[in-house]
Amino acid sequence: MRNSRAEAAQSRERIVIAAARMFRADGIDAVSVGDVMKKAGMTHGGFYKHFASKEALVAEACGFALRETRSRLRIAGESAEKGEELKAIVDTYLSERHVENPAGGCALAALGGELGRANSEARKTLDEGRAAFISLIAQYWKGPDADLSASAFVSALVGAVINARIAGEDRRKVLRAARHALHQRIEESQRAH
Amino acid sequence: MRNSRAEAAQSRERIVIAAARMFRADGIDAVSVGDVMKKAGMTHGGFYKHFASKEALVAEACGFALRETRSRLRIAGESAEKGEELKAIVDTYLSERHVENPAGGCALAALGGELGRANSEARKTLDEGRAAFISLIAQYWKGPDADLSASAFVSALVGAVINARIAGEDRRKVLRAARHALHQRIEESQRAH
Amino acid sequence: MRNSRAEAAQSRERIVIAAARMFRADGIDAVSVGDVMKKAGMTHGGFYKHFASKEALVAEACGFALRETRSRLRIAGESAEKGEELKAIVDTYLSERHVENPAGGCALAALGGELGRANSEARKTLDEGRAAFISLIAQYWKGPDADLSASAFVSALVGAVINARIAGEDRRKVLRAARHALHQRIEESQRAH
Amino acid sequence: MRNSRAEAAQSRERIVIAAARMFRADGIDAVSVGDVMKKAGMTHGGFYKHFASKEALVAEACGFALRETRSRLRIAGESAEKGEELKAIVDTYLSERHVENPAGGCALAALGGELGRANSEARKTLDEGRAAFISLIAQYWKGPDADLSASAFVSALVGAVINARIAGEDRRKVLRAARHALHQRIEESQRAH
DNA sequence: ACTCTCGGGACTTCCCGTTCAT
DNA sequence: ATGAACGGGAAGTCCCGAGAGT
Repeated sequence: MRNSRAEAAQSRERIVIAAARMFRADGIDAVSVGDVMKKAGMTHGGFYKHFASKEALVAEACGFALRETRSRLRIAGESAEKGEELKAIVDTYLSERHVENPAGGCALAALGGELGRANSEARKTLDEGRAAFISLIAQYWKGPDADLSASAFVSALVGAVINARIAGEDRRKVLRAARHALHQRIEESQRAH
Repeated sequence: MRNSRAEAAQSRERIVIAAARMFRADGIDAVSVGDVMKKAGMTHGGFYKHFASKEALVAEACGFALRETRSRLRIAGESAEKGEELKAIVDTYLSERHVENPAGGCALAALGGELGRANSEARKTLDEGRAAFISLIAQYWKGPDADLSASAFVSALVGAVINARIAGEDRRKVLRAARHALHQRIEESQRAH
Repeated sequence: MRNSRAEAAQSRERIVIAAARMFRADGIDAVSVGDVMKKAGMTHGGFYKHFASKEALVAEACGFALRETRSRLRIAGESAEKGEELKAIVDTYLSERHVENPAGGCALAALGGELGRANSEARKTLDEGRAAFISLIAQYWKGPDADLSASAFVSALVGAVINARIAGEDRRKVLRAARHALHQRIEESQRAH
Repeated sequence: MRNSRAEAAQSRERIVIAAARMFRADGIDAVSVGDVMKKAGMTHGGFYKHFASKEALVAEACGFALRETRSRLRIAGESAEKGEELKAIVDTYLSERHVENPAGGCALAALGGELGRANSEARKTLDEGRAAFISLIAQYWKGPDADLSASAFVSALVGAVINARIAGEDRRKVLRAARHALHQRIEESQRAH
């Protein structure tokens, strides 16, 4: 029943992982501390030994989710052929798989709406993730104002996934449109330099 | 009798208006039926004479909010000088005012995240609003594939507002970047035709 | 989900009945408010609309249990042949069935130990039940000092059931011994008058 | 080394003594391992060096308590004048002192209710105490079926103390009634032989 | 032997959606 | 239309048994 220090650390990690998935899938308010703990294989009584509050967990889960997504996108970029990195990132982000599996997807798209409202710790975490996302894009961008362009790029990516999720059956059309527009922009910028 | 019916209709409208503002400002879960009714100048007991459930109100409030926003954007387009219509719409949508006042802003940006999850009536309403938003843009678009381009355009708009709200202090940078990118796209398309 | 006043009263009664059974079966500390509510077909959230605290429920459940048992014993007495009433009551109380089914049995035997400690409302309720139990016996008792004799009688009954439950396999012997002794006492008192 | 082992044994004994008093006074569930250890002059960390579990302590504490009570009753019997032994035991057991001081009293009366429910080690210990109690009585009993009579006798004793504790203010009446009845039984049995 | 930690679970408070009763 | 009621469910606090770590 009781655990050594190492096992407790594992418990904590299981909680964060479960939370990161569940919050993205169902929203923060719809997921209770008890739900998360159950998925992590515990009861909700011990939660407050690991986190000061639900809010603290939200922040940490967001951080985890953002790192996860960033790492996936970075790999997509690095695995692509030279000159195709950005397109690979776009295609990964704007995939049906991403739209249909928010649990493993980008926290900006899944939780940006609700976290943009309050000035919580989680909002700051999300904002850091956003900045890092922009950096990731900017490093592949040709031309001046890479950061500005990358910022607009990220906005377009996030907005497309959100709109695709709203679109229901038409989600493929939304994704295709966004992919097309972003590919064009990439090509133009590459042509220009 | 006729009077009371008219009054009831007015009550109903007040409820919808209050709900539309509050949901966009604080999110659906954070706003209770009682909160809405209080803001509408009633007590929460009578709510269910007007609506079958909170969900029904959510759907209706979304519809109202979307019509409101669309109308504002349409006016922005119509008031602009010839050839500047799209830019006017973009500048209206991507204004600080919009970002800082979700209560009167676009429901796609405010509620798209949470409503994209469940397949509710409200999600369908939001989707219709999205389609109408695209039409509004497409009607000003030059060139083929107006719908496709407009869809990507809307994604970029919505994503920028959401990201700006996440960004906190940096929201102006986010808006500027998006505005810049979209203006460029508009000009290119106009140049091409 | 919501209920009319009559249904709420039924809910309340279901709670009391479930509690009366569970407390007697497993003890007060071993049964949580949530357990009771689950057995009553509800969740534990609504409990405090019906009772001020768990303690209040304990008192009420005891009262219910005692009335139930008293009524059963009264019927046993009334159904017996003339002059056999007390023996019938004894045999009902000191049956294997009673020992093996504390959930439907006498609250004095099941909860007397733990409730005798604190001066709770439930203890007072139990005490009233004890007094009523004595009256029930006394009304059949021949001779002077009926109340005194009945009090000793009740002590012997309660003690026998408790001891039988402790005895495990030997419970039949304990019951037989107590039955024998009490039958003798009844006969002596009848002979004497 | 030898010293420390002796000290450990003393610690263990202090724990058992404290536990035996506290469990009888407040019930098993209401007394935590920490409470017991504090009363024994230690912190609760070392508990599990002495006992495998709280349950094991309960069993041992019951054994201790029962031996203690038995010894007291045996002395009461042995100190009495010839022919008065049983009455002396009865009067000792059915004293106000006993009723008001469960901490030093009979474990059957104090814990019989809660331990009669589960089939724990402690229940078996209690059962052995019960058998020994019966033997103690039987050895003074005149006439055939001494064991049977003694069993009923013990039931009456235990039941009277439990009822007296329930009775609150009326505890004296309960005790007097039981004493009276048992004295009569003793006299009858003595007259008969 | 002591201190600290972990996980379990209970109680209570609060609030929400929904409906009843007026 | 009001206000109270009912049932659901969450957050948080507290404490317990058990064990780890020093």
